[in-house]
Amino acid sequence: MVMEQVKEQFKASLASALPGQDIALERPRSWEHGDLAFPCFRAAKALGVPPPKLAQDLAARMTIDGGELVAAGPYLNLRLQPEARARVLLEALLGPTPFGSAPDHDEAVLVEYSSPNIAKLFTIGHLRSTMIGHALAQVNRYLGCRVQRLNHLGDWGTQFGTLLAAYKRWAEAENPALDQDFPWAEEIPERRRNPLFRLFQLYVRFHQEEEQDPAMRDEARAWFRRLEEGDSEARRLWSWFREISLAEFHRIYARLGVAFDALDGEAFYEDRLAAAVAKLETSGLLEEGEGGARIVRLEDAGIQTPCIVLKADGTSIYATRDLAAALYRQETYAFDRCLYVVGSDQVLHFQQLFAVLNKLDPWFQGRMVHAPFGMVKLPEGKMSTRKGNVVFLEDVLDEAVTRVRAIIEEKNPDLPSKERVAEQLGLGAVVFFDALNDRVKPITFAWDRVIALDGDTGPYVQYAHARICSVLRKAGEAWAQAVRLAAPAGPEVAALTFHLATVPDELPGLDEPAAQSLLFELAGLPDALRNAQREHMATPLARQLLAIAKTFSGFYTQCPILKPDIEAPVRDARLALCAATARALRQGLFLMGIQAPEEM
RNA sequence: GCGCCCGUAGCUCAGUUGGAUAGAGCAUCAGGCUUCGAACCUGAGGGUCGGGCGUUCGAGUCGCUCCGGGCGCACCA
Repeated sequence: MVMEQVKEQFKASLASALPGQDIALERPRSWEHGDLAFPCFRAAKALGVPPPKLAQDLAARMTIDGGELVAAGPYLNLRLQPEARARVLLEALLGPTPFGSAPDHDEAVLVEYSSPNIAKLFTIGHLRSTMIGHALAQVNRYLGCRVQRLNHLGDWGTQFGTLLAAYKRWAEAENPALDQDFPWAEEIPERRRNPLFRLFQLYVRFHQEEEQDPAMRDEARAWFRRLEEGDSEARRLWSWFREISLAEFHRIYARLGVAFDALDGEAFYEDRLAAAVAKLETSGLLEEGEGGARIVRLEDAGIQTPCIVLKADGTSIYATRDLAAALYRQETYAFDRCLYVVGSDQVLHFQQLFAVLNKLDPWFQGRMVHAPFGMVKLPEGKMSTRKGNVVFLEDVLDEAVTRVRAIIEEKNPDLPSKERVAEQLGLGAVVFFDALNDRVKPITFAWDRVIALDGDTGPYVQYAHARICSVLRKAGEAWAQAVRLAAPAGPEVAALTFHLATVPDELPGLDEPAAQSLLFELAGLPDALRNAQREHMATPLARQLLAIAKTFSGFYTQCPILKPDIEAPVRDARLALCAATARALRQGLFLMGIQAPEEM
């Protein structure tokens, strides 16, 4: 990438001017300072001169092709000439190599995300793991990693005891096929009248009644035990409940454009549990805990609560399955990094899990990463599937789409394929909102914020993209083609393939501050991608896309492109900048799992 | 009680390995479409970055401490 070459040249030049000094460059806050900055504080201190003096000396002594070096107080800024800056960036953005991507470097990354529990409906909370994980998988791929997307389905565990017990109690006699509403069903919307919702109702009812009758808990436990011991009736029902759930999950994943390379849920590891436990036993890590459970003590790792590997009744627990899964993945994928995109309420669990693995095999040290995210709360308090006070994901998506539909009718009633665009914008709003803020911060759900359509939102970025497409269409087929895809895109690819576009030989008309600041924001995209990878969240990417879209809007209002008095070379240079911006926005949104329509 | 996370404008939040005058959006107020899409743009007001001490040439960012909030703390996931 050409911008990298400029950076390397600057770095090398500084290194020879300041032998032995650590050369750390940074990206200035504002484009007016320049493209790259060298803060002189540290080197100046080492050399015993005031930082501003050093900056001036360096500015006088060094030269960089196509740019000037300016001392601004304690900073030495590299500022490219406006035309050189435009050329460097436009060639990188319109060239064949995806902008800001990295060549394959053979690093194997596993991302475990979404991982819904069978027999539960997707709530707004599930969107977090699903879309953060999707974006992480996409960004890591874009940056050259070999990524495996893992969905650790919650298809095993005591909850199945609950489900089996509830089914036997209330459904088997009255509604064995779960094909009609239960007598106790309240008025529910048509599209929720499916078997999965009825399973969900059974689950909720069991937990409600269990509070009055604690003996029911033993009933559920007994059923899980039967399941784990291979009881044929328990197995048959389990498998059926799982199918019902998966059918619904796949429908939602298709809507969100999310896919996985493996759906090995907890049940998949069932026949590996014994081996995992045996391995712990041989390593001498297992001890007898209070009440007869088999545990691993972790005080020496700074964790006071031991990890329970087998419950007192001998059955497995989620830690057992996570241990078996980690060992399986070690063998199967030989990964460099394994990211768990799981809620922050499980930090202790992952600390324990990683600590046990490190004791078992130092190979795991540093490879296991929990990327926790803040839980979604309601204004009234915590969401609880068991208690039934939840916001369902599809209700949010549908409401967002409905709101978009109304705005389309108001502002652009002649738009072709309205329904498809409404879907893309509605989902864009919800998904972008989720990525906008720091992963670890809890979110208090508020309709107005989640499905907002103006301000710092997905549709704002999508609008900038659509406006550019509109200009390019008017500029002619060749330009319109420059932002269209030459190959189909889907959840299986990370880098979009655009039709060929060429940068004009001359680039006048990009000297205005509005154009230069847009170029500067575009130049920030590679850093944003690397930050997203390093911090395991899409937030830096979302923020940078917003900055690009915002700066583009300024450019658009201040720099006419197709007006009659605009000369051809100026027009073409500006069109090239438009095309470059549209590509950056479309690619960036795509990595986040958001589509960018050409019209809206 | 112990552990982890968080505290930045009225509200919701950004703030890159510690670096230039702490930035957005919403809300409020004042402007801008016979001209490339106004789902937009320009401007204004609004801050002792929870309090204090410390490390540093330099702290919203690192350390200690206090206050306030969230989550977790042995057989749920």
